[in-house]
Amino acid sequence: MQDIAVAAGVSPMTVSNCFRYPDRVREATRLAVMQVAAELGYVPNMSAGLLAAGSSRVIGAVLPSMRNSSFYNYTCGLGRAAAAHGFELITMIAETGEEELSAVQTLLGLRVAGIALVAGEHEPGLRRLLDRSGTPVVESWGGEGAIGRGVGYDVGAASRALTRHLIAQGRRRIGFVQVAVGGSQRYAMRLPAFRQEMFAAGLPDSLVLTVRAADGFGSGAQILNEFLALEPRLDAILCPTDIVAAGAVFECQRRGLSVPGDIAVAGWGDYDIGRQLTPPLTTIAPFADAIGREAVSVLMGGQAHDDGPVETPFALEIRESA
Amino acid sequence: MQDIAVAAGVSPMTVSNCFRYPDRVREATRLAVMQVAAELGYVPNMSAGLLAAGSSRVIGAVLPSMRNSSFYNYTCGLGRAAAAHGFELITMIAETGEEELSAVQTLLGLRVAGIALVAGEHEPGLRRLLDRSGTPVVESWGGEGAIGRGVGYDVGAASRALTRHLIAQGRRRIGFVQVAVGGSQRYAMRLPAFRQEMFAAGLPDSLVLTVRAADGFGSGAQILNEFLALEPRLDAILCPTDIVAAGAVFECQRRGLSVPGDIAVAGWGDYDIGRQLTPPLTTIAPFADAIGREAVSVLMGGQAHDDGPVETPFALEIRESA
DNA sequence: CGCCACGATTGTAGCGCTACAATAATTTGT
DNA sequence: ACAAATTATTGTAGCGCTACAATCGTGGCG
Repeated sequence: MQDIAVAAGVSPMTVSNCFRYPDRVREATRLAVMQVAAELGYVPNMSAGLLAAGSSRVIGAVLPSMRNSSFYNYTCGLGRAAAAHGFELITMIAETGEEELSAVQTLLGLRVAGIALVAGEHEPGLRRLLDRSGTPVVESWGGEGAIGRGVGYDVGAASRALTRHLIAQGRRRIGFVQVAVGGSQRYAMRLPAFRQEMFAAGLPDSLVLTVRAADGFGSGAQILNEFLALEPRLDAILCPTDIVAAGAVFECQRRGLSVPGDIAVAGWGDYDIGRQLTPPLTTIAPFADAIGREAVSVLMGGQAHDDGPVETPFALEIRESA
Repeated sequence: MQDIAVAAGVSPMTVSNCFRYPDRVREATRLAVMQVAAELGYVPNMSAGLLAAGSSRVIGAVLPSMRNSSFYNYTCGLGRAAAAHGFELITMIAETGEEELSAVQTLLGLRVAGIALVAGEHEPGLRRLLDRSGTPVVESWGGEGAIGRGVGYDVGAASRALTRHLIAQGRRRIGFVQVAVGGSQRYAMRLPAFRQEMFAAGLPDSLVLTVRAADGFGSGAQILNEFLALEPRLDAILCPTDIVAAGAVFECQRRGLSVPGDIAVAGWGDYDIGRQLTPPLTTIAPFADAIGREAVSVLMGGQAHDDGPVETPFALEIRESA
């Protein structure tokens, strides 16, 4: 910075101001400084700046996986909203609770301005670490009891809407697929909501199977076969993700079963593949970009977690498969 | 840090050593310090550390997209290799050249120990910025003329192998799909390699179409229809990604065309969907995790870019579709 | 023409940590 | 048991930048 100051004939402080508070510097001076900086390939040392100022303009997001595209829209929402506030977004991939803890430690070490977590099974100690740090935190897809503030849509309502839709289509023997591990506490609401609607319609609500992984088409094939063994007259299944649903559709095709003729297949999450499949998947569209946007707005607002989770919208996307 | 030092009854320097060079501190002392640090929820301020030490233990990766899973293995390879060296990986998503430049600036501002780029169309000035900074850089999927050091597999050889395979299967009218924008300079080698093999076999090499996007199934459907209009006797197509290939397969099914009976469809990239499709896709498996690993090793090694790009292996994955 | 108000610019004093050399505490060898 | 060798620990002096208050310039107005 010193070099730039000398080369531009101003004080180091003016150079600093040019980068941090362009408004405080006269147009001509600023242009001259920026010109010199560009020529010398100068990039301000954020660490030093942060150390001096005590706050950075970076927010960090920890993502559980890149295995599928479900976090694409979320990340875009985060990124765009951050940019709108003049912040940069850095992301870290953490597939296990341990990795997540370590990622959060790195982010905390970087003294980012805020951290966006995704709901799931967190390491014990993560909450305390974050609370102690005083860094603003949101938990996307999180509900009550989220670390920091929760932001997400009403999974129970979505599950009810989807179940009601299947029932309205005349489906009677509906299989429900659960995911065994990970995922938000909030997703636990899917099953009770399903049961509630089935019960209300006087239908059997015990066709429930649990799948290990929600990504990878294999689960869908496996689940379909298990269901059919359990209840040959099965006429609909409700999958935890579009990926699993797609796997189930493929397996139906392999077995010569028509979708939705013989079996209705509903997905969850509005993945790209669900749109492109034949038939296109009926699914729940979570508007993940809205979650990202809201998450940033919570982080910026520095609101305490007093008002409960922020609700974002969702949509029941009715297509051909169910 | 001061607080920890006082609470643990040692000097601040010992606390620092506990975190940076655990070996330099006696086991008992270290444990005591860590205990106190954990209780107080202390996380070292990386910025300050970096400022003082001049080097961080974080490497940054800029990814062009999360739209599909093609960078999942790459990121895993990067992450694991970084962890093996005691480094953390942070990633930034940049979908345009501008965003990439800005991401690199942030990373440079963070003074990361190394930057991993993905080959593609870079903003002018990016190279100069990185050269000036002195930060180690690799360009994954990059070849000759990469920014920093290139790491990737031999795309030309892969294209030749795939083309030869199709020819050996008795295919004669093979359509080749190019991607219009983005992508590595290196991918430009796919077409000449295809032409070379077709020419050598005395086959027509002019069935070439260009597609705008390599992600999204829509492209595949569109391309298939265009090819069929151009050459009704088409018996094979060579797609730029498994996604496009999957789209083409779906379109074949819609049209009642058998794959591979009527038309062989080859993908590229060994995506999850290619494995799960009926029929499974013949494709090029790039071992992206190896690219990630090599990238980190180049970054750590601090090798100059004198020896040309680092070659990683690839495999011709022969499955049912072609 | 002098004085004031206001915006632009500039010193000063750290931010929290680590490299390095110096010092203290141990262990080892005889 | 004592010197020598080894290992543990500790001051000192910044790293590059920014908050803040103090200064400097410049035009407006009486």
